[in-house]
Amino acid sequence: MRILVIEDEPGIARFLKDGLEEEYFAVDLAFDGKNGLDMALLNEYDLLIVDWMIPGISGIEVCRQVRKSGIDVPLIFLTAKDALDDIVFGLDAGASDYIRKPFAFEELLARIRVQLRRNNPAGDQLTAGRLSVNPVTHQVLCGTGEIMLTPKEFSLLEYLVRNKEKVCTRSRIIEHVWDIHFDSDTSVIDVYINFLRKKLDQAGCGNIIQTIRGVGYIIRES
Amino acid sequence: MRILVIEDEPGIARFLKDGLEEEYFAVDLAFDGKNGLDMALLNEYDLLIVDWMIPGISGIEVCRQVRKSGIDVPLIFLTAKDALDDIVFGLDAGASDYIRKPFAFEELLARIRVQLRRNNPAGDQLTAGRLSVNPVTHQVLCGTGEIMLTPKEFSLLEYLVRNKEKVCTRSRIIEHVWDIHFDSDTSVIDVYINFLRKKLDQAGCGNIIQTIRGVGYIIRES
DNA sequence: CCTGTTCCTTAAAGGATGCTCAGGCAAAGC
DNA sequence: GCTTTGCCTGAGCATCCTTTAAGGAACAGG
Repeated sequence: MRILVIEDEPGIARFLKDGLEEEYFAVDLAFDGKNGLDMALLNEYDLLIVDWMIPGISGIEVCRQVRKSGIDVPLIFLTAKDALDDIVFGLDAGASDYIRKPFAFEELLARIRVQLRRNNPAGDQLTAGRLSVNPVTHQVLCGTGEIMLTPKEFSLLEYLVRNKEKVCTRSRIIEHVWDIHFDSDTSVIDVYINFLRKKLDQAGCGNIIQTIRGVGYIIRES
Repeated sequence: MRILVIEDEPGIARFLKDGLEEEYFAVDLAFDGKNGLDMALLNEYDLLIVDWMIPGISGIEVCRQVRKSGIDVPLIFLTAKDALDDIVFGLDAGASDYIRKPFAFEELLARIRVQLRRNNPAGDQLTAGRLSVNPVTHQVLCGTGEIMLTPKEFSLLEYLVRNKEKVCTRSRIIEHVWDIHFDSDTSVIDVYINFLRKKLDQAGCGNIIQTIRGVGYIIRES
């Protein structure tokens, strides 16, 4: 899962990046509105976190531009305490949620999870067939048996399960899981798909990941 | 276990901090409502102790704001003798318990323990497999054999056992056990995990603490 | 049937992370 | 003051994770 944080205070930016990466998110930082907007339009994020008070283009303007471009990504904005007007304007401008500074990191995480499961009514627990993936505890179950995965393996599986029934192209996978934005001729994806298939097979969840030749991969329920 | 004390009288604040630290809690102090609220929202505490009469934002307001932010931390408030109204309003505002000044330190401790075991129906005794940890007497048993731990070792084990079956990230451990809030590249955690594992091994409780590479540690029942 | 492309599989190098040990420092107890 | 005890740091080492590279298999088009 890939998140863009637009925040000018280096301390908070760092804090967010470190904390989120510990939760296995791929995090990009932008330090002003112009850069942030460019990045949000150019790349495909799963979530935006935008500070309302940033130099250059304001947070609210970033939000409007993003929506105007038809991008329906969840957007959480950070606002100063008691800035009631901000909140109203913000939600009006198309933000999905807001959080007041200072905030508890746990609360932010909770709100992020709410947004990310917008298209996934089952709650935090992601499932696909017998497979069950928990992004909070980073546990993966096949039926009742636990499957041990490394961080990268987990990120990849999580992304595929979150987008189950949809084709995940190679370039999207490399962007969302590896946070690589330029074209590269690496074969990491193949290798990790192979790792995953092996471990899933061994646990009795074989043949869940299907190859779409020339495009990418897909996980289907059945 | 990490506690925030919001108390403006330096004498009482000092008294609380020293006494609680003697009991192996990690204690932060705030001397007015505004600071206290910020700290409570920004960090993740296991318990709040709030004086009702503090400069700036009142204790009751702190309580309300904390609850409004969706933080479900136990909150004990300190009130003057016979302030019956305070008590009613306080519990209404979301406080978990109260204690009248002046109070016996032992009583406060007892109430703290009640709150901390809220999510732990078995009472004070924390367990994980053959392991049993008593936060009151600071005794650790493996089966029937006692394990001698230093204060830091104990705090770490207590935190892990309290959160058994959950992944404890490095940053949460360093916050709750060491009370360090900024990122640091120390390896204290590794060292103390090592100490614990050695002692637990020797007592016959080996392999209880599992490493989650890149994230932290976890204690599991089995 | 041949050929080029795409994907799978494996092995091995390099890097990152965690473990272990020795030692210094500070506080507490004698 | 001296010893003991507990706390923390830093470096070397071991282990695991990640990535690259290369050969072979499967596939699609001519």
